Amino acid sequence: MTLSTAFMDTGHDHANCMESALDRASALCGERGVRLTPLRRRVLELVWVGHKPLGAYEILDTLKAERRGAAPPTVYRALDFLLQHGLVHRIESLNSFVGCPDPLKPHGGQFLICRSCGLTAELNDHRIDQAIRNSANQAGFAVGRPMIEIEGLCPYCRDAGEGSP
Amino acid sequence: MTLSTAFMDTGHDHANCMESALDRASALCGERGVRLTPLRRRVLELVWVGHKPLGAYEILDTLKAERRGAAPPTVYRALDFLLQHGLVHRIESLNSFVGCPDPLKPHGGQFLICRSCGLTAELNDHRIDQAIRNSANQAGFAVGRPMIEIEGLCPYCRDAGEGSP
DNA sequence: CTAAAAATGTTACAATATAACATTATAGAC
DNA sequence: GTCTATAATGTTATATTGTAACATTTTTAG
Repeated sequence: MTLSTAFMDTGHDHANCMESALDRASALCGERGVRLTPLRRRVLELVWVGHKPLGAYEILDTLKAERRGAAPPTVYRALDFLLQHGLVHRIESLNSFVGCPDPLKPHGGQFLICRSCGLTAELNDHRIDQAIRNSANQAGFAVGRPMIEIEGLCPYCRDAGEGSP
Repeated sequence: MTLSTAFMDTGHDHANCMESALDRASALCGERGVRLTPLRRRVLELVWVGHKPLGAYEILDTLKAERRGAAPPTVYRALDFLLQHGLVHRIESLNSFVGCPDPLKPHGGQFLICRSCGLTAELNDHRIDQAIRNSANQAGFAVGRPMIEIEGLCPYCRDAGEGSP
């Protein structure tokens, strides 16, 4: 089977991946007339350090080493801003945050989350969305924001036999 | 449009609904040789008081009035048991718990959650599940437990114009 | 330059969840 | 029935996650 681009190749150029995410964020904020301040940019950078969701207090630990007086509101306010502008997603099942590779169109997230290594990929499959809307409509429900978090094994851990050793 | 059975009719016989849920739970525990103790049964009952997710500390508040020395572990342990046996689901986006109407076959939940009144319905639409598995397979991901929580408006609140007054 | 607004700093605390160990209740062996 | 191992619950303390409220600083707009 051919892998889609959902999961990053293990050896992908992450420096470039991260830089382009920050550039997109910068452009988006410019267009919207909102400010990607150094703090917000730094928090976004930290979230993009890996393709793995990061907890607010993990981010805080790093910030504390860099800024005097970083405290929970410091990071939660930055995250609120980034969430509002679709630059990060919150992973509800992990109380964690992950960078959004495509912040332009607002969307509830479809996430594949590896239970072994934490690697997380964001899908945006219209067929899933459509299946959900069909089913919700049948129930008379007006869909707002669908959230999909699928726990399982990423291609690398699956092939390594993780999860059933 | 005809409503499916996903959302309870406003006037449904909830006493019966709840009683049958408890009976199913009792039978299931009997078959599995595990004990639905008075405490566990009571917690399940509380979760079934409505078709709305309930927080652990809301349950605890009620328990405290009934048992001397009820504490967080009291309710979390009961909930762990109920979760393990599929008798309740955890709603990740609300840090809350809701009774499962069909505990026999294990399944990740598909939930429609009303942002206005909290009413929650559990779907189990094979087409949604299939769409997810197709997409995940394409990404080389081994699906474990899919979790779907869809925020929106239930039929009653939607018709009442809630959410856009 | 100055006033208003936005962002951040700071302190305190709320809400959710778990660890660790003591005690009580239950089931099964005998 | 009694004893013992196991399961369940009680109890205390604490960890983790997230917010409220107000002070200060920075930025923008006039």
